[in-house]
Parts: sequence; C-alpha cells; structure tokens
Amino acid sequence: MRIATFNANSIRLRLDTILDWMAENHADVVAIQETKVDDDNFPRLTIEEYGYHVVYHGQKTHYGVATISRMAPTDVTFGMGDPAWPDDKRIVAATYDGIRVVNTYVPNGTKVGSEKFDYKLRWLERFGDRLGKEIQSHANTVWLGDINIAPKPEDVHDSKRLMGSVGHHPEEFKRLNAIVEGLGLTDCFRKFNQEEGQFTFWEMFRPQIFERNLGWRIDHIYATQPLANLCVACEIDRGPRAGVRPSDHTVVYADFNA
DNA sequence: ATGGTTGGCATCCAA
Repeated sequence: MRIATFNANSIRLRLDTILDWMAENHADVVAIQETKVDDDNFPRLTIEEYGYHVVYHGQKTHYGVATISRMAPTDVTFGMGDPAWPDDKRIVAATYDGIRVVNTYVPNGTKVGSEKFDYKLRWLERFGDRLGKEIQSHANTVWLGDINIAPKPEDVHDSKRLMGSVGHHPEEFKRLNAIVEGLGLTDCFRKFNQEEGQFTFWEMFRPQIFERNLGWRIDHIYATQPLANLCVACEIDRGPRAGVRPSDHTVVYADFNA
C-alpha cells in the first residue's frame, strides 16, 4: 500500500494537483492538511467522481484535514476524541485494509512564548495519549501529516540559526520524542535516507527559497514497529512544490508490503 | 529586530 501526506494549503485550489499526483503515482491513501474549507463546501463529489473515497473534517478559512483513498475506509473518527478538548479540525483517522491511518495537522505554534506555542506543546501531549490508544487497538498504525516540527539538525537548512525558533525548538523535540519513542514509532523517511537537505516545506515569503533549498522537513510519516518492518520505501516528491502556484509544502509518501 | 508572500475572506488572521 502506498500512503502519502500533503499540506495542500487549500484543497479547493490544489484539488487538480492532488488528483493528478494520486493517479500518476498510484497512491492508495493520501492525507491532506490545511483544507481550509467547511464540510458543507468540501469538494466531495469531484473526488468521488474519480472513484475515490474521502473522509474530511474542516471549518471555514483555517486548518482542516481530509484523507482520500482508493479503498473504502472503516472506523472513521474525528478530532481528539476528548469532549473537553477544543475541536479545531486537525485530526481524522480511519482504517484502510487493516492499516490505521491517523492524519494530523499539528498546530504551527506561531511564536515561541505565545499562547499558541503553549497550545502546540499541550496539543502534542494530549495527542500522544490519543495515538497510544489507537495503537493499543491497531498494531499496524501510520501517523502522518504536517507535524510542524523539524526534529533534527539535518531537518532544517540552518540548524544553528534556527535552533530555538518555532518548528525547531527543544520543547517541541521533547514532546515529539515522547510520542515517537514512547510508542516505538519509526520515522519512515529516515529509515531509508539520512542525508541533510531533504525538505518538505519551503516558506513562501522569501524569493527563490525553493530553488535555494532553504527548507524544513516538517511533514512526516511514522509507523508502528510491525508496520515499519513492512515499509519498503519512503520518499519526498518535490514535483508538486515546483509547479505553477504551488502549496508551500510538497508530497511525502511511503510504501508498505501490507 | 523585522520583513517578505499566500489563501480565504473581509478589509485582517494564520501560516
């Protein structure tokens, strides 16, 4: 099974990019973040006309997630699964041929020291509990999406300068490690590729930033141990970021012999 | 320390 993740930065603007990529790359499941559309206006019919299934959880203007698939999903769940937690449309989970796929748009954090940064840290702590419960009932689980953290020096273009800023902060590393190590997850991309300069996101507001490869690896695919053993490839496809009027992110995908 | 651009929507917020 081929499973991909892509922060589309508006699914309505990027739907052609997504459907073309899915067809050309024979992807089975594609997790989308930042759909930026409420459920009433989600382009469900267009996706279904292509013969795909889609589950989505969004709101007007900000955030929002969707997972498009060739096979029908089962056991679809939305949000943190905690009535006390604000549902800001960042999580959708479903099972595809026995693989649990948890698609998340982790809060950006905006500015270190801000309320939003604190929320990001608390969100990660709460999500770790939620993901742990998923894994208890699904040994084969993939957690993927826009994680909004570049966890290692080699995951940013200038770790010395960026260390301590949003997306590359020790407090974020601590929260992410607690999930990844606590649940025994494998970063599928790093199973195959240890090189620096392997990025999935390049900011919009600097000229020639993609051409100069001043990026971040913040879109990740994690797998539980039994599933990671079946992971035979994981790659970044820079194609979608190089296109006309692109998202600021590009596609990451992993192949599983499952 | 600040700014730059983009998307959605409303004349600003989030990234």
